[in-house]
Amino acid sequence: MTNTNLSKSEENYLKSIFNLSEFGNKQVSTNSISKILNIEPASVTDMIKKLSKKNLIYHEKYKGSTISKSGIKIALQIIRRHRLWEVFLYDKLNFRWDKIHDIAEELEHVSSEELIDNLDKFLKYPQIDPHGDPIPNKLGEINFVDKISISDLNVNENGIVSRIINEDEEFFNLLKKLKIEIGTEVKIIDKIEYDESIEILINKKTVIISKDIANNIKITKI
Amino acid sequence: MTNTNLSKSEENYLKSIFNLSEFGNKQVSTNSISKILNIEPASVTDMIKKLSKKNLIYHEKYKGSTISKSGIKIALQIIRRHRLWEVFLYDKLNFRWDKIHDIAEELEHVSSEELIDNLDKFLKYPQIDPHGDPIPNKLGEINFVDKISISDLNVNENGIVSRIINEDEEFFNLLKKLKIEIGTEVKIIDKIEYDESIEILINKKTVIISKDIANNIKITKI
DNA sequence: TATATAATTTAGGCTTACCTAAATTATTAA
DNA sequence: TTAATAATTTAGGTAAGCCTAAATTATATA
Repeated sequence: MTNTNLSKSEENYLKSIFNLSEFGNKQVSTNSISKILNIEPASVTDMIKKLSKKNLIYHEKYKGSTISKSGIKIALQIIRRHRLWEVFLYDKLNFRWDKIHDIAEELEHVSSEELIDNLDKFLKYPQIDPHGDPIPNKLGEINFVDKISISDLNVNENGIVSRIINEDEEFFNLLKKLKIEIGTEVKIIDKIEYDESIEILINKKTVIISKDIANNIKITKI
Repeated sequence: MTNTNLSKSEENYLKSIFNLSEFGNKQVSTNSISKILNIEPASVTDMIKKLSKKNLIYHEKYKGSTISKSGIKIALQIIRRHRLWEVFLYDKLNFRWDKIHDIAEELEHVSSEELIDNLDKFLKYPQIDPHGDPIPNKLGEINFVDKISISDLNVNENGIVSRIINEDEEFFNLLKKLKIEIGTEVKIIDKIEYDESIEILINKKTVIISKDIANNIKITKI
């Protein structure tokens, strides 16, 4: 049974557990859930029991939790809702890239399958959200994306910006200044050994970005 | 203080009290709220105390509740959200007229002023929702509409359908069959004394509708 | 390997928003 | 005007989802 009648809380836990599990492959610690959701570990344990009883996760006492098949299915639907709303907010309502997450966080819990399917159609079945993250389809199928950071490229190699991890306003402003967005082509000019910062070519201009910045920009190698 | 940080429940109570109050002019009984929200009177009393403490309503023990100025202000914002979402669902997502209410009921509680303002702009500042109900603007200003039913017209008078009260699927199907929608012109041909049903002319065709049907169709006299 | 520390769970409490049953007040009808 | 009835409130209870403090288990370090 893939019963979707979950509370907002249950949905948020499930989504976090899924995200922490690396597509269901890793056991997730109680503490990591606690940190992500900003909820005390003791409360997390309560919810873990609840989700276990519903067979959405499996729990081994004092060890950790694994998300189940049906848990993954539901998590992917919640992620689908979230990302479709993000596309709507960005493309149609002209929200700034760094503003859409929080609102989508609310909208994703409005659980009408028809609503999401119609929204999907209205948006012309987008494949990625404004951050470059892939959107699961109605069946939960999702295009996996490369997890290569700019820093994984070697000197003289090229890539296209495909995903931006950090969603903060400051990072948004930085990227704007650097004229980096999804689809931008970058070339590695030099890797600076001293602090692992990287010199890259964007739009015919050369800039040096820190290791941290580079790690927040995922690319597709070309 | 017009503090909008209300829970979903508080918002629903406030909206219902406002709707029952006839724009803040009437005292609202605990029982009527109970019936509209399908919540036991004792629970309604609890919430009345809560909303009173927040000065959103005034309550006289055993007498009833009156909505305050700030209560009205918030209620109008909730109604604004609801009706804008209805326009979106109907115009953009192609939902049927009788399907939009329940979904908008959920969406209306996503409380981001920026979201609603951007949605308003995206929809080109609509004045009415798909049922013909007026949409309050950002300031809570609202175009009052005539409360004239078809049955209030006299024989040979004309009107334009401006609002449809009943939102049920059956009523939707009936109107579709009769080819009545917002904007349709109607003329009263005859009023049948026996059961107060009414003979009307729509699109050059004559039909007889019951008193109940007539009361669910509001019109603007022309 | 033993012990200190970190992670996790248990126990007991709180608030919100509901409930039922009983008590109180208002209204209606005789 | 009073008694019956209806409306409302009070009292006490519940589940969800959180909390803190204390207990338990796992892990890391000496």
